[in-house]
Amino acid sequence: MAATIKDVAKLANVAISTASRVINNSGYVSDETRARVEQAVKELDYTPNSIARSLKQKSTYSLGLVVTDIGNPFFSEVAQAVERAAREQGYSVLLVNTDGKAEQERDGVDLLVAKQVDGIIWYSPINSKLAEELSQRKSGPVIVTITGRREPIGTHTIHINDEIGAFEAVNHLIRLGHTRIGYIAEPEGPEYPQERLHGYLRSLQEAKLPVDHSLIVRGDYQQGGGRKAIKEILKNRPLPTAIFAANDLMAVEAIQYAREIGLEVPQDLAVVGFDDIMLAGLRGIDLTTVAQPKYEMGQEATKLLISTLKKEKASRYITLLPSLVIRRSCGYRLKGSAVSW
Amino acid sequence: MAATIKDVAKLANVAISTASRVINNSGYVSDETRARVEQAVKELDYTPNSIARSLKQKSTYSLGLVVTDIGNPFFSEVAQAVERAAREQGYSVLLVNTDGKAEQERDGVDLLVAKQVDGIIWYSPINSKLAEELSQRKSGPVIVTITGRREPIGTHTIHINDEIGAFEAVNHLIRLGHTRIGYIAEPEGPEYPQERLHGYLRSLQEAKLPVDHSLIVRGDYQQGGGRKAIKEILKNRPLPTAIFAANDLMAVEAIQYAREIGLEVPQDLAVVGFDDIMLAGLRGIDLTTVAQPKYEMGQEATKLLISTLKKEKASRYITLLPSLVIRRSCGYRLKGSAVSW
DNA sequence: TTGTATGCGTTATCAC
DNA sequence: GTGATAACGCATACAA
Repeated sequence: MAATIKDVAKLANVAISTASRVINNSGYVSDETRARVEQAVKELDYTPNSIARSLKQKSTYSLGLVVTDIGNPFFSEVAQAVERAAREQGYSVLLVNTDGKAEQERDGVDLLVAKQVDGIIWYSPINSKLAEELSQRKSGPVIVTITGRREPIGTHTIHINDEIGAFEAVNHLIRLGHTRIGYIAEPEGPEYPQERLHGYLRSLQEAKLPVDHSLIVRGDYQQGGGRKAIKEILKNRPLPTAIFAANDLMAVEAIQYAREIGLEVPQDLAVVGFDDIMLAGLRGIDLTTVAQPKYEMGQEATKLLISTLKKEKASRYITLLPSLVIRRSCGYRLKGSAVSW
Repeated sequence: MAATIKDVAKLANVAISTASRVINNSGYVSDETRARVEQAVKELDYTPNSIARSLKQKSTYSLGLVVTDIGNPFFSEVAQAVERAAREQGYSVLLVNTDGKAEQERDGVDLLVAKQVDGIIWYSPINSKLAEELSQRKSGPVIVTITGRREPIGTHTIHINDEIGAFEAVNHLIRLGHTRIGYIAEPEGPEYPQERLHGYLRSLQEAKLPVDHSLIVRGDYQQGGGRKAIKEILKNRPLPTAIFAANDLMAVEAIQYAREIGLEVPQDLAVVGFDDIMLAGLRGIDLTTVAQPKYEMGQEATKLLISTLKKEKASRYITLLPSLVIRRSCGYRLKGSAVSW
C-alpha cells in the first residue's frame, strides 16, 4: 500500500494534523518538527492522495474538456492549449470525445459531473439545451462553452465570430473579381451553427450579387465530404470561378478534385477554406483560409474558467476574431490582367 | 449543493445503506422500497459522487494518458483510440502533455499518481528509468508503455517494431535501384529510441551497400527540422537519389525543399517517411511511408491496461508491426527504364 | 506550537 | 429486508 499521512505522522512522531500542516505549509510548525516530518515524507516516498483531499475540500482541481473529435488536428491544437494553460494553474484535464453524437455528449458530461470536475470547457455543444441547463445550476461545475454562434450558450462563452470570418473570406473573393462563388457549407440542423453561411450570404448581398442556391451544397466537415460537395457544385454551368468551404478539410479536397478533373487552382478555380489547420500552410497545398485563433481559444477558455473558479472578476463573454490568411489558392488580380499568382 | 445519498435516503424514508443498495443494485431490497428510492433519486436529480466512491473503493476508474504532443496529429489519433476504448469500458482519461521535456513528464506523472489513476498509458517515456521504477511498485497505477524500443520499458509494453519498419522502407528504395540513400534521423540521446537508424543501417548492410555517414543527419521530429536536415544532406556530391526520414513531418519538408531547389520528386529524389499521418495521404503530398498502426496502438494499450486491472490474464508484451504504404513520392522502377511513376 | 476530534459522501460489515 | 456504523485519507476548527 502507498503511504498515507498517517504513516508519515507515525514515523515522525507527530499528530496527523501536524503532518498535514507541514505538507500544506499552513499554520505554525517548529523548524525542528518540520524537518522530522519532511524526512518521513522522503523516507516513505509519500504522495498526498488528492482524492481524499478533493472529498474534503470539494474541489478536484481538474476540469473536463469536451470536444467533437480529438483526432482532428483542429481540435487537438485547441486541446493542447487547454492542457497547457490548465497545467500551469495546477489543474488537470479529463478528455471527453463526443464524435458529434448527442448521446455520447450527454454520457460524457454526466461522467464529468460524477467525477466532480470543477469546470468544463465545452467545445461541442451539440445539445445546447443541456449546456444551457447545466450552466444554470447553482452547484456543479462551471461551464465555459466555445462556439461560433452569436448567441451565448450558457453563462460563460468564448465566441468566435464565424460570421465575420466567412464574410471577409467571400469579400476577398469578390474583390478579386469573382461573381459566381460556390459554397461548401456546414451541415444543416440545429446542432450546427449557421454563422458561416450567414456571412457568405451577407457578403454576396452587400456586393449586390445574386445568390444561386445550386452553388450552395451542404458538407459534413469530414474527410470525404468535401469531395462529394465539390462534385455537386461543379455540375453547374457556367462553372463557378471560386469556392468557399466551411472548413479546411473540405477545401483541400475541393482543390484535389478540381485538379483531378483538369482545373487549375487558382487560375480556373480559386479556393478559400476555414480553420487554418497545419495542413493549410504546407507547400503544395497553400490554402487561403480564415484562421481560427486555436491556441487563444483554448487558452482564453481555460483562463476564463479558472478565474471564475477563483472568483476573480472576469468577463463572461469573450469574442475572438478570426483572420484571413492569404496564400496561393485564391490568386490575386493584377490590375488590367487576368487572375494569377 | 448537489444532492447526496443522504438526501435521497431521507426523502425516501430509508437508511443510507438501503439507498446505496438500490443505487448499486446490490443486496436484497423489496420492490416497494426500491421504487421509493428510485423516485427520490429522480426527484433530487441525484448523481453519485464518484470521488467519495473512489476513496472508499480505492479505484477511480480513470487512467492517465501521457503523450509528447497532443497537438501533433500522430499522437492525437492515438489519443482518440485510447479515449474511445477507455470510455467503452467505463474509464475516463486524464491527459498529460510532456512537450518532450523530462521535467514536465515527471510532474505530470506525479500528478496522475496523486489523482490515483488506476493506470497510465505512457507514450512518451523520456525518462525510462522513471517508467521502469514506477511500474515496479507493488502499489500505484499499472503502467503500460508504448515504445519503438526493442527492450520493454517496465512490465507491460506495446512495442512497435520500428526497426523492421525502417528496414523495409530502405529495402524498398534499394529494390528500386537506389544506392545513395540519405537519412534524416531521429535525434540523438538516450531518450530517443534509435531503432529506425538501426533498421536503416541493417538494410544497407544486408545489401552490401556502403554507409556514408555524411548522408545521415539528425533531425528533431519537429516542423522546421526536416528542412534543416535535408539542406545539409544535399550538400553532398554526388547527390543522394533517395531520402528516408524518421517521420512524415520531416519527410514532407524534405519534399518541399527539394522542389524549391528544382529537384523533381520522385524522379530526381525519392522520399520515404515514417508514421503515415493524415497529411501523407493527400494528393499533392502522396508520401510513401511506414504506417504505424495508430488506432491499434491506442486500443491495444488500453485493452492491455484494463484487462490487467481486472486481473484477467493478458499478454504483457505486445508487438505491433508497421507496414509500408506505397504512394508516389518514391516512384518505381520499370524494367529496363528509368525510375518513373 | 502541537494534538484531538469531526466530517466530506460512499461502501461494506455487521447486527436486527 | 433493512438499518446502524466504521472506515477510506485528508483538512481544519478548536483545545491544550
